[in-house]
This record gives sequence, structure tokens and C-alpha cells, in this order.
Amino acid sequence: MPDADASSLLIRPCPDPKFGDYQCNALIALAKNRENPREFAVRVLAKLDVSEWCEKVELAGAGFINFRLKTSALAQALQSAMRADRPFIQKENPQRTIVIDFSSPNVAKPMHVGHIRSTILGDCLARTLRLLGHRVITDNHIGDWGTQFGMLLVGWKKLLDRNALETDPLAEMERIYKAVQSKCDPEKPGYDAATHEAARAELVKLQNGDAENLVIWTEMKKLSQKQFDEIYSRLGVKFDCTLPESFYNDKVKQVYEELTAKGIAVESEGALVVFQNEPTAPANIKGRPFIIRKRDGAANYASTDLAAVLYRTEELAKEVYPRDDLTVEEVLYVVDSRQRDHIDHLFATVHKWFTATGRNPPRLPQVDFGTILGENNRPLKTRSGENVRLRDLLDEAEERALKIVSQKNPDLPEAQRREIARIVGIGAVKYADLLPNRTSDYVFSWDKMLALDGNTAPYLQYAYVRIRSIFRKGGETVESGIRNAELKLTAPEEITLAKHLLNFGIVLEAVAKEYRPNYLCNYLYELAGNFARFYENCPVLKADEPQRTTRLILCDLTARVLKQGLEVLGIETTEQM
RNA sequence: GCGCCCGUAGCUCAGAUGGAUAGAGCAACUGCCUUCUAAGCAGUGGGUCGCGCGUUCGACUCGCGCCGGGCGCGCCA
Repeated sequence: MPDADASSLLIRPCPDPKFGDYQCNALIALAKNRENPREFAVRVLAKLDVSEWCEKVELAGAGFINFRLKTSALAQALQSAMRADRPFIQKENPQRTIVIDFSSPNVAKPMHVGHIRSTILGDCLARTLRLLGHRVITDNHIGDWGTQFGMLLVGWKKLLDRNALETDPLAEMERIYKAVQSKCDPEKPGYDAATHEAARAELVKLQNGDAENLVIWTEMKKLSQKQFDEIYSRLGVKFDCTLPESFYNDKVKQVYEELTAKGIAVESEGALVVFQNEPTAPANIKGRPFIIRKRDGAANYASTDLAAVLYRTEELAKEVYPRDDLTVEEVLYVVDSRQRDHIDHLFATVHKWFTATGRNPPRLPQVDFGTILGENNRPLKTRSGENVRLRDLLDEAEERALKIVSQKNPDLPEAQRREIARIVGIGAVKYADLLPNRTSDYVFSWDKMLALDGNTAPYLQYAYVRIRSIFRKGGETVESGIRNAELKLTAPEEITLAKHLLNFGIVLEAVAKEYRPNYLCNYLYELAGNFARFYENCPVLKADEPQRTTRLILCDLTARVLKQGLEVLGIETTEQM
């Protein structure tokens, strides 16, 4: 069948173990309109020899081919995993260079729940892609430029309370911003034309390099960065670079010039805009303007995003990796789904622009995500209607976790309980965020994320703890001879667990392909479940050889996959809890 | 008005190129701790996958049309 698409011949895990371990259902589609799918499958099977790995291959239903692993092959796979640094994972080929744009908080504003999904998702994807062997550059595109600074400067000069700035700089900056902002909206009752004009004037001065305003601006940035660093450190999130909007101040001019010269951007109502009028343009942006320079000549986020695409594809890789031959062909935007139109505009414009100037347009996938809702199904807010601050949220997570740990394990010293509470609390918040399909909204619930049962971070961490406890009790180390031992898998719980371990790499690849960490969450939950059943039914330390060693190996591999999997999710593990 | 996303068990959610009898957790009920951490395990009940039509050997998944909800649409990011 020479015209068949070989890449469609996927073999993947069976949906239900009663059919087998792996299945291939592509033959049904391939046989279509040529011959009976079952007869075709019979002919294929006649030429297929997988007897080294599989039991007798079964043909079922309309033409499904079901494979069942031989226990000996399974044992062999586990043995080689025991000797691997990263069991069950294969590096992807070819190795790509990928920029990830995520988190992007604003200067002078406290980080709040609105930033958490981008931060956690982006970090998780960076970890996943790196583990699979790709070169990843994480970039925090901080909002440190734009209209809000006019108002902030007015507030700083007229309303600033130095003592308040000392104790809680973000709260104070937010206060003065809100105070001025409320007077700058002509639609609102408190509108004050003089303040509005003053804000505009301060903004112009800042943009023109006024020394005093630059000093204040720099101070605001410094205070904000301190806050960002504190949050990122608690979350264990790191960036390769932090190139804020202002970094592109001197780079937007080139964007205007090139897009105008190529006739891609045109003047409209005083602004510089790009239209997508081609019949093939996506419906959501067709005929709508993408404003890349405001009427007053100032840049907006479209300007800096365009400049950033150019910089990231042409300069960034050289800066981060000391070599010249890397091409960035992909920039991931981890931003919420409401920015869909913006990203589509950006992509369409970049495509025209790069093509017209002889550059290769990069892929610009949007990793979009939904909103975090409160119990009332409205976007999550505090009782008084404010945004929930990330710092408060993380504090509460740790406090709640501490209560539970202290209740469950009161004998541990306090310092250790606090450390466990940190790991469990932060892990619970992250896991709750990564578990739902990212495109849907989810309801935030402390009780659910910290629950002692169900699909939660504590459940996975607990599975890890139980394994570590076995090794502690038995005084066993992995080095003590089991690394090269023969495995003898007999109990059904052993075999189910072992087979599940094998699929770790496949799941990571699915996560990387669709930018969907929830596949990994579900895999790890099933792994922990399989382990729990094994743990109930298969005593380890009291078993006789060769079962004892076999089970120790299963324990060790499960622990390593759990730890590695959680690490990819950005979640820490602990030895006791 | 145009566009995007969503609608699966009482509740919160999974469901990887369309694939086999649609799955978890919670909530309800029933068992299991002198035995490696019971933050666990085993079991029972619970569904016209919003509605209709179509494509297909096969549809929760794809197409069209309704109904219901969220969000976005010219100078915020």
C-alpha cells in the first residue's frame, strides 16, 4: 500500500487492559474502500513478527490489533530502566529551540491569582520540553511601560506615603494608582480633567527621558522585582531572561518602518494599523484593525510583541546559548484565552512581515487557558471584591497544609512539619491548576486541592512517602545489589504497575505536543493508584526472594517516576508527611 | 450584530489522529488497621454525553442548525 501515510500507523496504549496492553486501530481506516478491514488485518498480521516482545497478537472487532506484552519482555524493560538516568524517557528528535513567554506580571501591582495559571503552566511546559531534550528559553515579558505610569507618577509625587511604601510597597503603589486612576476616567463621577492632563504630561516626560521620572520609574521597578523574586522563589520558578516591555523601546521603530515600507501597515484614524482582509484570514480578526502604534505616537503591547518576536527569533538564542547556529522556530505564548484575537493578529502580521522581508516566520502557538472561578462561579475575588494576592494565597495554602500535617503527624518536630506543609501546600495549589484541561475554567477550592483522597498533589506525594518509608524501614538502598538483579513478575498488581511505568515517556510526549500537563497529572494519579493496590496486596520487605527484590525494584522505579513526574509539574516531594 | 470558547453522574471534573460496555473524586451506603504511613484499599447504587439532523463500518469527539452559559470585538495589557 505505497500511498499509505506511515505516520498514521500509531500504536498506543489500550483504553481498557482487557483488550491488551497496546493497540493499533489504523488498519481499519487504511483498508477502507479497498478490502474488508479484517481480512486486510489478517494479511498484515501474517507478516508481523513481534514474538520476542508480545504474546499472540489478537485481532478484534472491526480490525483492531491488540498486543499483549510478554512478562519476560516487561521484566527486561524494567531492568534496563533500572540502569537509566531517566527511566522510561527518550529524548525527542530533532531537538528544537523554543522560547516560552509566560507569567508577565505588571510593575507596581501585586501579583494575584490572574498570574498563577500562566506562571505554573509556562514553568511546567518549560520543564517538560527540557526533559525531552529541547533547548528552552524562558522569558518574563514584564509590563513596565505604558499609560499606567503617567498616573503612577502623579500619585507618587502627590500622594505617596513613604512609611506605607516602606512596609508594603506594592500595596502603597496600588493605592496611589487607584486614587489617580479614578480621576482619569471621563466616564466616571470622580473625573478630574486637571489630574488627567497631569498624568498625560508625566507620561510624555517619562517617554522623553525626563531624569526625575526615570528615577521614580526605576525605583518602582526595583520594588516590584523584589516582590516577583519572592513569589517565584516560593513557586520554584526560574527565568532565563526577563526582558520587559521597555527593553523594546528602541526596537519598535524598525517594526513601524518595515511594516510601512512593505505596505503591511497603514495609517488609519491617526494610528498605524494592520488589517487582515484576505479571504483566507481567520474570521475572528478579518477586517479588524491591529493597532501597532497609537495615534499619539506611543507604542502599545502590539508594538512590543512584534518587536519581541523579531528579537527572540534573531538575537535571543545567541544571548542565552553561546553559539551562533540556533534557530528559534517557535515562541509559546502562555496567555489566557481572552487574548486569542491578539495572538491571531500577531501571528498573521508576523507571517506577512517575515515573509515580505525574507525571514522565516516562527510558529507562535498560543497556550491558552481559562479563568479561575470562586465558589459562586464568578472570577475568584476576595470577599471585598479585590483580586486575591498570590502571596496571601500561598500563605493560606501553607497554613492549611500545616494544620493537616500537625493533625496527622503530631510527633514530628515543628520545623519539619513546616517544611512538609510548604511542600504539600504549594504542591496542592500547583496541581489543582494543572489537573483540569487548561482551556476550561475551574473552580478554586481549598478543600478539594488539599483533600486527603482523590486526584490531588498530597495523594501523589503520599504514594512517594510510602515507598520511601519501605526503603527506610528495610535499611535498603538501591545500590545494594538490586540494580542488576533478575525480576520475576508474578502477581497481577506487579504486572499492572510495571506496564503502567512503561508509558511514562509516551505521556510526556503527549504533554509536549499539545501543551497539556493534565495528561501527566492523570497518568501520575493512575500510577499512584496502581501502586496503592500493589502496596495493599504485595508485601515487600516480608516477601521471600526473588519476589522481595522484584518488588523493591518496582518500588524504586515507581518512586523515581513519581518524583520525576511531579518535578516536571514543578511539585516537590518529601520523605515523610 | 460578528467572532471565540464551553455544556458529560446530585456536585467538581477526566475522556491523547473518530474506536470496543463513557471514567475518576466528592457526596450516600457496606466492609478492611496487633501486618512496609488507613493522607490508604475493596465493594454497591448513580448517565437519552444540552437538543435535533447529517458524515462514517463506528460520533462525547467531525459538520450544520437550534437552546443555554462565559468571553472578546479601534488606540488598556
